[in-house]
Amino acid sequence: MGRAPCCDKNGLKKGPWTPEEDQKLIDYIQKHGYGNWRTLPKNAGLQRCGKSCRLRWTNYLRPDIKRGRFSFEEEETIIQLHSILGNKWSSIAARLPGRTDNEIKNYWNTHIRKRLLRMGIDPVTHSPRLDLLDLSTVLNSSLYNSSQLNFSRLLGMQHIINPELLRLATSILSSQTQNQDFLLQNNVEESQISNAHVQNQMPPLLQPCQLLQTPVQEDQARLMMQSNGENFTQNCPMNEWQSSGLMPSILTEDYIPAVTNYGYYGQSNQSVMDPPPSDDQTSTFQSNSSNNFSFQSVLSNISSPSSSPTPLHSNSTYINSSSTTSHEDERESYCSNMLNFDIQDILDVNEFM
DNA sequence: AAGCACACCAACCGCCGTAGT
DNA sequence: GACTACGGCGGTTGGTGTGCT
Repeated sequence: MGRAPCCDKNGLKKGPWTPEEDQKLIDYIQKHGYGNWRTLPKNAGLQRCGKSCRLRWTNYLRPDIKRGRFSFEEEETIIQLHSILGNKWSSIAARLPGRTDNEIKNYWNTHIRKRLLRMGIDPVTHSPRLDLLDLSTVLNSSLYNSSQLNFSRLLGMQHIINPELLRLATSILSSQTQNQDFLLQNNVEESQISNAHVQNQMPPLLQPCQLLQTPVQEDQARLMMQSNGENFTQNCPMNEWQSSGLMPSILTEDYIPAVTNYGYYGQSNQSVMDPPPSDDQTSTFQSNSSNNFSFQSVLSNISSPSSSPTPLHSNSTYINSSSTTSHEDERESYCSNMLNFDIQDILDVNEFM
């Protein structure tokens, strides 16, 4: 049974806030703090409902809000967290200091989601969109509709499916299941994460890539690298990367699999729920040179090189127009180039079949 | 210059969970 | 247990800005 909207009564004001209203709200909260949103507007002399006041404060007026465009690192964090948490915007926001759930939600819907779609990645599952393949009809039942792996079914199809494609499919299947397993675990332990976040500022977060770093995943990545090396180098703007100093480590000759690993995600050799290191590594970006590799990690390296420059925004100004566009294009360029070899390979294999 | 389409984002809406009675 | 009040969350909307034709 729903309740009547709180703004319906007494002709309370709706719509955009005026600077005067903002000031009233700020002044009141600075003096009395925020607590009872129901009575706050009346006490503050505002013709608004408490809900509207709370929203205005939490999404706009709060002093610790970081405004401006999202950095590479923030975007990467959002994508990785979304792959784990789904549309739990408040949970994601809790791990991005200074960002509100509303802001992240908007950014996801207007930027990231569209880009993932353009790249052929399902923004919900974070997997390559297998619906682009004929194979999808085979996989869908086990990928999305079954709680249990159906490897045998796949293996039974070896005679009709290209073995490499089959390998790729089972790899994705494997990572899907592991993500599901994690989600179950995460539901149980979500509150622990939140508590830790409150206590430690930086939460003992999980490394989503870690979840995918199975031998199968390594095989998958290696498979892609091997079978697409030629195509890959053709599609990638090597010169751009080299000249800009942003060339991902995977493209270097002496490639050592490296995962961009935010300190607060935890170390690769930790269990997923291990507490963060006690030193300040928890708040610094760092590379992990351990022998981990995953598809998402590759994307991470591409879209957000660990040596990426300082975010282009300041705290209080919003830089758009040309700078925004070039920044955006830059990101997409790296991502889509990386995806070129991947998706194209799938399509090529499919065509071959 | 005008009209249109699209992008962006602040704000709203409706539902849910929880605490209090 | 039923009901209510409240805070919070996620989805959606509508106003504004921007770019293109």
